[in-house]
Amino acid sequence: MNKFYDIYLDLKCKIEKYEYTTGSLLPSEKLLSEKYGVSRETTRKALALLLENGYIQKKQGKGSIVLDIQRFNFPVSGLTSFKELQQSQNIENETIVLKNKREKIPEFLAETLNLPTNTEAVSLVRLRKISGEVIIIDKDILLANIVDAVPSEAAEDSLYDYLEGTLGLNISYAKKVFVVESATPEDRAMMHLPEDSYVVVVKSEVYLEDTRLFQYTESRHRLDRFKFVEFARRKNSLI
Amino acid sequence: MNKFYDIYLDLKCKIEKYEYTTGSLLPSEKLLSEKYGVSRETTRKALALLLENGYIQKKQGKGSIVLDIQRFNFPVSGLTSFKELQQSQNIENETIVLKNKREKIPEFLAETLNLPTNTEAVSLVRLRKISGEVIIIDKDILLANIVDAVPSEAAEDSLYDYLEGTLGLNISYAKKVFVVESATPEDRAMMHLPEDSYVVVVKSEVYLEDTRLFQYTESRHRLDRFKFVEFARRKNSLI
DNA sequence: AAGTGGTCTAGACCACCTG
DNA sequence: AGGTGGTCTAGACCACTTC
Repeated sequence: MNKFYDIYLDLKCKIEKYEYTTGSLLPSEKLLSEKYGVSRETTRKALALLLENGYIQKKQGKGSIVLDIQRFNFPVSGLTSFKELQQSQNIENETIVLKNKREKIPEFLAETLNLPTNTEAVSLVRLRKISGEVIIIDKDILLANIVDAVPSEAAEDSLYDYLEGTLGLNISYAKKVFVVESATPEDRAMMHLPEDSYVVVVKSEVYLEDTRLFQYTESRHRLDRFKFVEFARRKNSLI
Repeated sequence: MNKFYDIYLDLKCKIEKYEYTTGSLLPSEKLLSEKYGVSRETTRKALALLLENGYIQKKQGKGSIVLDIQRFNFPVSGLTSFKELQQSQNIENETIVLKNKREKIPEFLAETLNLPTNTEAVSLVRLRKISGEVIIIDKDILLANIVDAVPSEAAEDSLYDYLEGTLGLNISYAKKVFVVESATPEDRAMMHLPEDSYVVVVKSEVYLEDTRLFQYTESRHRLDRFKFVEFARRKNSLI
């Protein structure tokens, strides 16, 4: 659809296939523009995407250096779902839906998100298994004014495919907080944890394109299986 | 220096001061361009920064919606240092340098980073105190071919100020991995942890603008004081 | 239909790096 | 000096939203 995006995909693909070798320079912006038959600004938009996603490093006066993909190949950043995450790693996994019902939002949520206490929502609890073991408990609360109900197949398969594909929601951004908390009796039972154990909890508030909050999620992870990888660029300290 | 950056700062400032109220629309790109006396593309670069940092949400055909800053005010993402982090939160803190000496890099590092086993580096160990309690142990390994030595004042104050300011290094990007590990005897002693306890470990490989690896860091955090906040945008699923 | 943001262009000038 | 990326422009056309 977009020229710059197609160029991005083409270059990304070639870098992944090592057609452009690690440490070498991409062709100059001028050359790329001629090759793809676009203006330089369009080429630059494609390069900006490569930069942002850790494929290249640009240097003024020199060029665009190709980075080692191996080293940054699984950024779990962004708003990646469990489904996408597992697919990208080819691991056998299973989801068990423990709860899927409509009810009022819990009080702590009404407070932290400044919502009326009688707000209705779809409340989901799902166990995430990898190789037969429960590693994550996902607790989702989807505001009912946006999501009326979730078919159980969607909850088992991919919630986001349903929300974005079937319902046509434009999920746009989120605030995530990572903390470590004491395991609840439920955590201990479901993940077979001993007394006095802890879980990593990733709490997310998820917003739509029109800035409406529509989902609150707690992803409760077994400590020993938790891993979060991020590619980060140094922000200008003035920002 | 850059027009688009100045415009970004101006708009950011006004949003933070609620001169543009939450939920309202910014002036159109056309209007902003006229107001600042720049082309529309320049205005759009400023807006792209606001978007990326969670200040606005754009909608085609509609405009740029101002988001609630309160809700996203402390993104600890990017490559933020302990110093910057504490300053931004006005917390009394102290750094104790336990070790600052030149030596060969440890073997596990030589393996994972594919470096010769006799690579020389400056090895730092620092305790980070907040309100008198040790909350973080920072272990830094700075490759000696880039950083010859670190003055102890720099280690106590801000390592990054020294590296970027005094040495003029251009720190550019990093790969970070968050995991939870069993506390070592050293962790337990320094942070007064019981037997069988855990710490959150943030492992970073930090690279310069010319793509040279120059630093490996392990930031070992007390579980109960660890918190990581992130503003994340949904990546196009095609990426 | 009018206004908004999204994409793209062709060209300009500047800052930086390398011979 | 010549090539590279960084910034900026003035204008064009398109897609989407709202009236």
